[in-house]
Amino acid sequence: MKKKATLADVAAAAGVSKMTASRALRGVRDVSKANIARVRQAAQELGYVGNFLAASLSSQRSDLIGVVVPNLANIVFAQVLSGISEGIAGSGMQPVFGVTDYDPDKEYDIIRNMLSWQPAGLIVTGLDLPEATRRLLENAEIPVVQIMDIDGEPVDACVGFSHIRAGEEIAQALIAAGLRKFGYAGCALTMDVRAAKRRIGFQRALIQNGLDFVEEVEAFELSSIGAGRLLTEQLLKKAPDVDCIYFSNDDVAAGGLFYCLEAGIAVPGKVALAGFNGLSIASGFPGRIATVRTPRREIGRKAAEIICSALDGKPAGGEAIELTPEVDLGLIGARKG
Amino acid sequence: MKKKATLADVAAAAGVSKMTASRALRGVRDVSKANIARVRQAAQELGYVGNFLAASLSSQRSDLIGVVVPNLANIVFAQVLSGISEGIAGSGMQPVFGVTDYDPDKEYDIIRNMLSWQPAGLIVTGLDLPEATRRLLENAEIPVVQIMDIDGEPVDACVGFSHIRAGEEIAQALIAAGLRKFGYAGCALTMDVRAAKRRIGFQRALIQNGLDFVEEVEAFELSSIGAGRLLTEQLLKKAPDVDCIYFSNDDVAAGGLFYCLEAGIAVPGKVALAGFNGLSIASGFPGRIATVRTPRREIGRKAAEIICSALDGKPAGGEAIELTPEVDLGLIGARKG
DNA sequence: ACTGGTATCGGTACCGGTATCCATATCAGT
DNA sequence: ACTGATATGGATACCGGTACCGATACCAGT
Repeated sequence: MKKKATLADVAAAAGVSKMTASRALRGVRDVSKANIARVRQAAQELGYVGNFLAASLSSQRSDLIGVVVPNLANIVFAQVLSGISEGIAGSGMQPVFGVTDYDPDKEYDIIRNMLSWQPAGLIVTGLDLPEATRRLLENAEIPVVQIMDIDGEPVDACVGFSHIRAGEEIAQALIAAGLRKFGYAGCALTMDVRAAKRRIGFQRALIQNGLDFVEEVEAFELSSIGAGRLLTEQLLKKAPDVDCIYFSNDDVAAGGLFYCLEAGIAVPGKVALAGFNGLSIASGFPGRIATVRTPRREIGRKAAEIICSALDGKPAGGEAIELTPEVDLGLIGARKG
Repeated sequence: MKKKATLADVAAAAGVSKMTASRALRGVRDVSKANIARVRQAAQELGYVGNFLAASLSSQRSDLIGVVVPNLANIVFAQVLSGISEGIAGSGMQPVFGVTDYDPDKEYDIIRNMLSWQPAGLIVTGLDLPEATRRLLENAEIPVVQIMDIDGEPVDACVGFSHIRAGEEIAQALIAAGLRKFGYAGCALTMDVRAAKRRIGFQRALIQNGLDFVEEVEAFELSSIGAGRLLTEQLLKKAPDVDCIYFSNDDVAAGGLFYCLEAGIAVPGKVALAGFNGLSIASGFPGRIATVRTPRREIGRKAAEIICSALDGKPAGGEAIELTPEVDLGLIGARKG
């Protein structure tokens, strides 16, 4: 029955004006101790909750930070989110998440939707946005940070690393370790632009060394352990003599490892596996999978910090922050040695 | 410079009143084709985005559904979220996520925060809420669905399954398969109430059969593969003769499996492993881990549907929907014969 | 007693939309 | 030509807060 209590109700109950009640609850200057206590108490008794909508509409600002990621099934993004939480801790900001499922249309809708909440800033995954989406962000007039990638032109600021270079570097390392016959197994490369960039970098390094992929297999579903198993089986059937398989990420690589373990194929003795991301699943068999460890939490934190500092007047102005991932060959180093 | 276009700007540009513009953009009755086109065009040209805050404040309703989960690192909740997305598809609702990290205080804050957005409904993980949090939900006067669990008293409606019974059932099945010497390995049981409930159910079934855990080990960190490895090593050191280990979930169990594989312990030949959730990581080695497959996506979908239908006038009124998880013994059935 | 300063409060005008109700135009039917 | 129904547009009053500025009270200093 009692429809939700409003600030006016609280004020009335405390015997003060709306304004005083508002100030008391927000802890803003110029309210006597006595009134603060009275208002607090009244709010408590009425179960007053406040109305974010009215507050931000009126004050023309909000403490929301919109975060757009492609996918939550991949733990990588969960970790980015956790980094973001860290980065905004204490700033009073509140993150709001949106998931695009790698669908550009959905991405456009979600970003538009988020903008309609008048967020203070936006964190968006990826640099390669459709034109319309890009315009949306450009017109938003709020700080925008694009994360995970730096191979491209950000709308505003960006934090991430070069996937092309990451692919190149692990390829160089694997070649230096003596591997020569490379296969590739990837999932959903048309959707996952960044995985595609890594593949390109990897292949570029191969070619510079007079090599190339001996064989490639691809699945169109999203990456998963199961897909990794199947792809690996396919690849080894087509090209049994590869001595290294590069996977689009660690999930797929883990599937490959599991397949090899059950099939009795020594890893990395007979065939070396390389993935991407340094996921904990790969740590289930320490060192078996070569990987590139990426600073995900760091990226989230940095992105959040950029937004927060941009809000403190400092105009971000197209910062591009490059973090460096770290190649980890695991047991491969010891393979031939 | 041009500060963001408002509806008034669009209306002016289209040569109509604010109301007509509002109606045209929302596709509500009684606007001529000609004006709809004019308004649409004007909105397009001005890059008008709309203001969710003002709209919901004015109309006294919102299309937000708040979703509170404890953790995103555990894929289970990502899948619940994806089920929720399915469930609200086409209803025009929009989910907003909050993560509590299993912290009751944070949970309270997040729920309070969400309520201040005047959401149309709330989906909250778990039945066991602190008193203050519970009151918050009771006073909210919006549909609330608690998910994942049904062992307890919901504030409003709930969708899930009985963790106690899930524990009992897999225990019964394992006993029936001939296992007798059980060990337990779990993570963060004080935080993860539902894992604790499963343990209780499991133990209850053991006792009913004149058995009990031979040995238990626990870690206080959140569940992970790494923790599973260590716990398993510890447990097998303390009690080398267990023939079955029950883990708090599949992540931990997978760690156990990996440990055994590397230590050359046959699974499930020498020791059987049982977890919970039917996670894809366990499917990396099909059948090796006994598990209870839970309908996570289903839970999310159902919860979303309850909220949506509650909003269509149908007062939900304390529905408690029990879904049944499914015991999967994997290779254990074949173990002894 | 008068002035000026400080600490507290309240009144009013919004923020950007939407609900509601009223006004006007158009047209068929008699 | 007049009536009433139907279709369409606009005016006004909010929704629940906050910014801004002015009002009041009280006290010290001269």
